[in-house]
This record gives sequence, C-alpha cells and structure tokens, in this order.
Amino acid sequence: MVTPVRRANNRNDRLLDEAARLFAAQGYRETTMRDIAAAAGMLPGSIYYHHPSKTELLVAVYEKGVEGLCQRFDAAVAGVADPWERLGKALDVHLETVLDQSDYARVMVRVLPEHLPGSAQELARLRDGYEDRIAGLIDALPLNGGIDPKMLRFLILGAANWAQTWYRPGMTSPAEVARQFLLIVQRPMEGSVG
Amino acid sequence: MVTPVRRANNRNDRLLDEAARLFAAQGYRETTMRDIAAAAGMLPGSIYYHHPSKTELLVAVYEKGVEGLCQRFDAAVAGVADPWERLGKALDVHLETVLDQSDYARVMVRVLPEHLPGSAQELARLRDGYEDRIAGLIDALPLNGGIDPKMLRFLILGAANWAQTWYRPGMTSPAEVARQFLLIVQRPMEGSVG
Amino acid sequence: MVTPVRRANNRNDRLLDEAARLFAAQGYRETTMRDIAAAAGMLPGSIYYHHPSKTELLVAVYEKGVEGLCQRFDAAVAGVADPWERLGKALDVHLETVLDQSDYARVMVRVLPEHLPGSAQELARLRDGYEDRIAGLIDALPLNGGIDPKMLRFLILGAANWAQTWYRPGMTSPAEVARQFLLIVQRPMEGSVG
Amino acid sequence: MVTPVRRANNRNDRLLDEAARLFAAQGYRETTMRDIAAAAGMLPGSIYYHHPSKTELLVAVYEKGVEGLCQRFDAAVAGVADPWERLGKALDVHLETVLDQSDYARVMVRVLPEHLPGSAQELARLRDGYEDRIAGLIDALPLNGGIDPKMLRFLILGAANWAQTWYRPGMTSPAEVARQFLLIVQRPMEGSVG
DNA sequence: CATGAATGAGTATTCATTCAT
DNA sequence: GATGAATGAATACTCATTCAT
Repeated sequence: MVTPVRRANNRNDRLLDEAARLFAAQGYRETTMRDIAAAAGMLPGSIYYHHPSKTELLVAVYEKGVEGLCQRFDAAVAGVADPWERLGKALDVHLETVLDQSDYARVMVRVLPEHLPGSAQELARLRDGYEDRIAGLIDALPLNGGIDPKMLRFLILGAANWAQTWYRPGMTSPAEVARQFLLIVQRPMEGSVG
Repeated sequence: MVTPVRRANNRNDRLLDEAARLFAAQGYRETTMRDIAAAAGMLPGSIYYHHPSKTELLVAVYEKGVEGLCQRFDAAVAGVADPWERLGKALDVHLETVLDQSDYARVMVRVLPEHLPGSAQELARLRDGYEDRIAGLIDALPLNGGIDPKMLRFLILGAANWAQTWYRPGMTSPAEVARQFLLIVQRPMEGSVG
Repeated sequence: MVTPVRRANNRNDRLLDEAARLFAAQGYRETTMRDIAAAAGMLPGSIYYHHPSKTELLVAVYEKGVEGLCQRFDAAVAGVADPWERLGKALDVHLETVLDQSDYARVMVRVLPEHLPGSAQELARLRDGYEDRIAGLIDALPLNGGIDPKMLRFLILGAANWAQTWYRPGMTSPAEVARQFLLIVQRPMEGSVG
Repeated sequence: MVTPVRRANNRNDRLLDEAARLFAAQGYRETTMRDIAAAAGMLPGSIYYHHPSKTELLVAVYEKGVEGLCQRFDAAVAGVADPWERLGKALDVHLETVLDQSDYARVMVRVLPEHLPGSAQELARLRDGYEDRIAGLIDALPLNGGIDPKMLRFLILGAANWAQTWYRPGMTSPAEVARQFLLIVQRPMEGSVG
C-alpha cells in the first residue's frame, strides 16, 4: 500500500534536514540557497515554494531544533525529583543532542539570534522556550550562599554550548563531558558538609 | 622634527581599530571591506595597500587581539603564587578585556578559526598562544579526585567566552562575573582546607 | 434546476474581473499570475485551464474592454444626429467608462499594444474597433478651415486617455471633464453659427 | 592635449544616454540592468558604481529630462509677451523635444511617477518643475467664460504627451502637430470677435 | 600612498509556466 | 476543473578584489 500523501512532506523534511546540516556545519551566512537546494536534490527556486526566504527557512530549522531539544529534555527529567540529578540529566541531554545527535540543535547553538538583526526577536523567542526550562531547573537548586543562580546558569549553558567548538567525536563521550561539568559545578547542599 | 613613518602607521592603526570594531560588532562575513574603509576614512581599494586580503586583515586583527590579551594576562598573574588566586586574576582579565575593553579580543571570541577554512590553522596557532597560558594555569591547580583539568579548562573558557553573548554593560561588572565564575568552580582541595 | 456550465463561466468571469482590476491598477508587468490567482481565489496553475498564457489573459481582458466601450458608445450616440452633440456623448461615455466604471476599459488605456511586442498587432486590431468609431465621428464634424480631423482626433483621444493619469474621484465628475473638453475644442463653423 | 579628467564623466554620460534610450523605447520595467550595461559597454555590476539602484538610475535620467525640457522651454518663451504666442512656443518645444530630440524627455512622458510606488514622490517633484511652468503659462491666457484653465492644461498636456503613442517620424513634423493643437484650442480673446 | 572606476563571480529572490495527480 | 509541487531562466544587486593613474 503506497502513501502518496506523504511524498510532498518528505521533500520538505529533506529540505529542512539538509538546511540544518549545512547551517550547523558552515554557518548561516556561509551556506547558500544553492548549497541547500543541491543537497536536497532540488533547484534553488524550488525552496521558495516551501519557505518564503532564507531567513524563514532558518526559523523553521530553529523551531524544529528547539522542539526536539525540549522534548528530549522533558522526557529526561520527567519523574526525577532531586534537583542536582535533574541538572545532570539536562546536561546529558543537552550535550548528547548538540554534540552528537541533532543538526537542528547544533544550529540553535551556532546561529545566535543577535547575529540576524531582522529576525533576532523571533529566534530569541523560540530559544527562550528551551532556556526557560534550564533557568527553572537551576533556580530549584539549593545553592551555597553567595552563588547567583543566574550566573550559574550562564556558566553552565555557556560551557555546554561552547563545547561544540572543541568537541570532536572520538575524544570523549558527550555523557562523560556532562558528568565532568556536573562534578565541577555541583556544590554540597548548604550546611550539609560545611 | 616630523616623523612621517609614524603618520603612515597611524592610518593602518585606524584601519585595524575600525576593522576590529566592526568584526566584533557584526561578524566577519557581515562586515564588508567597504564598511571598514568608510569607517577608517578611506576608499575600499586603499585597504589593499596595507593588507593583501580581507582574510589577512582579520589575521592582523587577531594577532593584535592575542598579543593584547597575553600582555594583560602576564601582567595580572605576575608575582601571584597561589594557583586559585592566579585563576581568579586570569578570569578577571579575560572577562574585563573581552566584555569591556578590547574590540580586538572580542573578535578572537566571536570569530572562530574553524569558521574560516582557508586560515583556520593560522588563526588557531595565534589563539593557542593565549589558550596555552590558561591550560598551564589550570594544570597547576590542586584538583579533587576525578576532575579532568582539560574539562575544567573547557568549562571555564567556554563560560567566559560565551559571556559575550549575554553580557550587556550595566547589568553586572565583568569583575563580578569573574568572581562568581571562580566561586562556582573553586573547590577546596580534598580533605585539606588550609 | 442547477446550471453547472454557468458556474464554470462564473469562475472565469471572476478571473477576468480580477485580472482587469489588477492590470488597470498596477500595470501588466507589475501584476503577477500569483496576484491574479490569489485575487480570484484560485492557485496560479489553475489560471492556465482558462487561458493559455498571461498574454492571452490580457487579450481576453482587452477584448471585453473594447466590447464594453463600443456598446456604451453605440447606445449613447444612437439617434443623435448633430455631429458636435454626438462628440459630446462620446466624450461623456469615454471619460465616465475609463475614469469611473470599467477596469476593462482602464486596461485598454493603460496597457498599450506597442508595449507587448509579441501581441501588439492583435491588441491594436481590437483597439481599432473602438478608435475607428471615434474617427468616423470626428470626420463628420464641420470643421473650420485648416483643422486636420486626424489631429483633432489625436488631441481628443490623447486628452481623454491621459485623464486617467491625473483624475482622482472627488475632484470633478467625469461628465464635467467631458463638458470642458468639448467646450474647448468646439468651434463654431466658420462664418455660420446656425 | 588630452583631457583625462573628462574620461570618467563620459562613461557615466554614456550610461545615462543608453538608460534613457532604453527606458524610453521599452519602458522601465521592461529594461534590465543587463540591457543597459550591454548598451553602455560595461558589466551590470559596474552600473552600481555610478548609481546605487535601478530606481536611482531612473531618477537621474528623469532629472536630466526635466532639466533639458525646462531649459528649452525657458529659451523658447523668453522675450515673448503675447500669452497665446507663448503657448504656441511651449507646444512647439514640448512636441519637438519629446517626439524628436530627447530620450530623456521621452522617459518623462512614458514613465509616470505613480507607476513606481517607491519613488513616486521624488519623480513627481521633478516633473512638477516643468508642469508648473505650463500651468503658469496657461493661467496667463485670457480665456472665454466657462473654460477652466486647469482643464485646458490637462487637455493640452495630455494631448501632447499622448502624441508619443501615435507619432512616427515621417508622418508630420512635430512643429505641424504643435500648430494644429494650438489652432484647435486657441480661442479668440473674450469679446474681441464675438 | 591613495583613489576612481571597474570587474566577475556570486547572492537571494521572482515568476510564468508545467504537469502528474 | 483544479491543485500542489516544482522548474529554469531571469532579475536586481553585492562584494572582494584589481589596476592605471
């Protein structure tokens, strides 16, 4: 039994996949519509049937990236109560997704909203869908006196995002990076060790 | 007594300053030779007297960026013996320079070697002049068992570099960010406190 | 009793109406098949069921424009014997139709045959169906010595067509414009007035 | 003795000449930057050194068109006192320039401000530099009761501009067309003939 | 040292048209 | 009759770079 209805969608899915791969690997500006079209097996003009502009194509990729990351995040922390354990799961998901599994997520890390003046707000709004989850998670941590949760969040997200610039498959597993990062920032709960 | 050689140098200095400012603010690809020329008060063609290509202009900026950051680093840690205190000074210098004081350093953080395939090696070599200093400093830290100094270095540099994406003047001082980051990663040596 | 044939025709009528409206308002080149399709509530490809090309669509609009204008003209001058009075009626019809009532007629004035090299002859032939009526009407005028009826026709038609470039609803009525134009060109027959 | 300073200007003059010729012959939209570049003996990109956009190129052509027409107008009516004679001179200049002598003036007639939404105001402002002269000239005519000078102006300018659509060299001279148009609209001064 | 003028390869985008379903 | 998905050729425009002067 054939599924002819699906065919159309597959072409756009392919388009998004290739766009994500190229944006992640080369950057947004460095990737041309020709590059994407060629990779997706269509002509440059054909992209415009699916997406009205290069910017909107990026937004579509961003959207899928955020959605995927959020789903993985939600699934990973679901049912975990301990705040530090939740952070551990989140770091794990973030690093595995960004370093290993999703071009869409890689785009989110590589292409920053403020680098596309025209769509900065839209991209930032999408991004916040994920970053707010991280913020909530960190605000729930019992922190030693003097540590600003916002700064802890900036440090963790910064370190995790920056990993994309130095990580190469084969050196360590993303999970091991996550474990190390957690080890470094994890402080004993206030009063428990002294 | 006039020093005509000096005047020529000034033109190139101005050129580098404006290139650094624009590369830092808009990115390398997003900045055109026209932009730079206009900002430096010359015509596009005139840049080529001083630098053979846009890439080489970036390399020159990078070079000044590394040099400046290294000098500040060396001055800050000179005479400081305690390893954690040395890290504190380094974080301070890094964040103040990148967030507040030098467009050249900002370029180093925003433009990554691997984003310019043609000159990746040259830029990476320059970069290492600074990153090796950080590596040495972290290798000297007495770390709790289980913490990989390389991962600690990646975490610290990542968090520090990423600060450029969220920091806006007026929110906190770079020095305060440095203090918080140090506070988070600094662990008492296992078993001993003194 | 349903008349399905009629429904089909309605779709094409709607298509022609919207094409006429857009060609008149924006010009032929400036109007895209997408614009027309969207205005007519169909997809671009669907236009081609009714008309084989954009050019042929314009020809169809032109045809309706000429036909409508001729009908109005014939009705207006029917039964009027006095040549100047006939010219007055004609001016009235022309200006009211073009300035006020028919997008089809507006297209005839805005889109000139010689602007579409490929179909210039066909459009000119259609146009002549109307212009010949004006010519006949002017040739019947008793003119003062020295006035070339061809030049009078060019003057009148030029002034009337050009009105579309300056006329805006609300400034004067098309009928008043027609009255003024007639007043200006109408000369008493040489020597005789009766 | 060579005049090297002139050379640069000549290229831009050539560019404007060819742009005017093509805009007049084919229309603005129908003329591509490639067409113009090829006609001027340069590459398409080179046009942009002289003019920042196609629209601005048109504005430059328009400007020269208005300027030329105004100069000829001023020279023709200078020292002529009789209002009707002044109108005759003006019609002569207008028709000869537009039909016979200047591609720049032809562009003014063929490309209407309202057809280029983006630059309508700028083009209209330029145009008014000339049309105000005509208005002043017609307002000075002693008209028979009942004739609105504004309508007379619209009629004359419309007829004169529209001449471009039917006039072909060899049929009559522009001067003869001017003479006929004047003859048609010229009314005896109020009360002088009865 | 610097400029004015140009180049040529490339960029995103447009649009009339086609055609299997 | 109509549509969804494409095509392909063209369009205005950009930009690093060159080079005679």
